[in-house]
Amino acid sequence: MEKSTAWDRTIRVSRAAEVQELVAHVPLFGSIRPESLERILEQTNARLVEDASRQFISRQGQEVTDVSIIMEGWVMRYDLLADGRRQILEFDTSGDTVVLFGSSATHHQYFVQAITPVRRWMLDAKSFAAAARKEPELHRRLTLLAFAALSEREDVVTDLGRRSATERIARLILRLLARMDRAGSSKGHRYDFPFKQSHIADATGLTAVHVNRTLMSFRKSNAVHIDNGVLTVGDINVLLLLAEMTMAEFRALKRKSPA
Amino acid sequence: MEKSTAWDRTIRVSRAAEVQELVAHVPLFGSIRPESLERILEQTNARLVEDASRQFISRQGQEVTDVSIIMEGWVMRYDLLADGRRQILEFDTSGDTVVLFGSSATHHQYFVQAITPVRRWMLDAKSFAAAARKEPELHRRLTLLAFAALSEREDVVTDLGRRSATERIARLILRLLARMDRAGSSKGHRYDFPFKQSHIADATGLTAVHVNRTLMSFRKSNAVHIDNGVLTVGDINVLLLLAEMTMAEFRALKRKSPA
DNA sequence: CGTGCGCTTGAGATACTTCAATGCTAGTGG
DNA sequence: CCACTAGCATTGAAGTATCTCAAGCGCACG
Repeated sequence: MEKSTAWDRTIRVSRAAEVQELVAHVPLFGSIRPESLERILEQTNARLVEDASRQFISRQGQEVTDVSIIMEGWVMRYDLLADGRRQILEFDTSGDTVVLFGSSATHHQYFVQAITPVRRWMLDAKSFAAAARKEPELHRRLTLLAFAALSEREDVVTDLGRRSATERIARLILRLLARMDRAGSSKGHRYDFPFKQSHIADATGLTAVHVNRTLMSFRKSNAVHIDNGVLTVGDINVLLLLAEMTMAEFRALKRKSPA
Repeated sequence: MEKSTAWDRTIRVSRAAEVQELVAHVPLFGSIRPESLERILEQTNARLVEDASRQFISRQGQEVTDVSIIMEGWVMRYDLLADGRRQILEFDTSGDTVVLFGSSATHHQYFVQAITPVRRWMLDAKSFAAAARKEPELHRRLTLLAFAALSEREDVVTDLGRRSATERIARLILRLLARMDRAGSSKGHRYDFPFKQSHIADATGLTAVHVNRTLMSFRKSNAVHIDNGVLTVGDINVLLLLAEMTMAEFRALKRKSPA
């Protein structure tokens, strides 16, 4: 990892390589010609930044000044109520575009905070919006991403509205597994899992205590084991059963990317 | 209301008036030049249809063949689980575009069903997508709509994940009130409310019985009265209190349209 | 060598559900 | 025009999934 003093030089030297990485791993840029992307990065004053774990990337009420594209690490976006109740709306990692820009909102409605150390691109929001207006392919991608996010969020609405704690947690784990499989970040049925039980609780609308009990039962039934920040699916069929999900639905989940 | 045999003539005769109505009341078309809209209606083989109450507009698993724009009446979109649990994802009415097209999905993932008799435009999905690709202004509108829907759906996630039954129901009522105010369909704090308690239950993730008890308490505290398909807000401040919402937030809700 | 954070477990509380019965109203068939 | 039915709102009583409070434990970190 470069020191921040070295960034300027780094960016100039290896921009071609970085553009390639962006095209390959970032759905938002997946079908854009490298030349166009390079121009977009210029225009939006794109810069690589790093955040420590727990660092805030944006806060509720702040003005929207930039768009972030995660290259490494995990981030969460959440809503915080006056009395401290917290609802995590999504977890994002490599390739994901946070603070999905495009709504007419000029101010952040949610908190975005690093869960692990994070490396990300920051693009200027205003010029990004302008670029999306000029570049149809980018605009098309943005729309696709918005619809994909909408679809995933509706799945979550059903989970929280109509499913039991066991189903909710099992489905969250399977959604993340599908996400990691898709990105090639899982080995077998094992993937990095930097989340605390309180994260799972706040994403599923449960209590950390209840998440703990549920996870203990998952362990006993050999569905899922979480140790040392690594999640291992013991028996996927058991997990699918707990989630009330068929194998076909799980496979559809994997395909359901903004690809 | 015309008989179906008379439609063809009607459409040809009064297309100009209809285009004007669409531009005025449908956010999706709000900033499109009338000529363009007329062309889009031609290309997508736009036709006005009516559905009786309870009629299905689309079913889970069916192929997506068209896009609907509601002109009158109410529609609900919902997810139905294998064991009969139902989660209503949204209610739509005049001006709303259902089956928000644009995702890559070729098949419906949800049920859409009329709650009241409905009058709507049906546009061919494939040619609509093509039109959106050619017409930047339409595309831009579609994106805006997607982000607005995403934002509303995230509000619901927080409601279902972290709020009590009282708050959930109060907030649903306030969201609908804001929606009606925005469209000018409410007189004072009174609006048409064609929903059964079971609809509220399935939208808020509760039981019809519990919705009933909560609504009875709303009535006793003079927050809300529902009679004969009409909802009246008795004291909006009480309702806001029950919803844990400030007046400022409520006003923001009204502005939060894809305008 | 404390101190704090996260995990685990127990015991009791509660918000919401489930089951069940009653009444009201509108529609339907005779 | 009346009896019959079906859907919806309402209410009571009992059950339960999940929460709250509380305590102990292990590990990482300063």
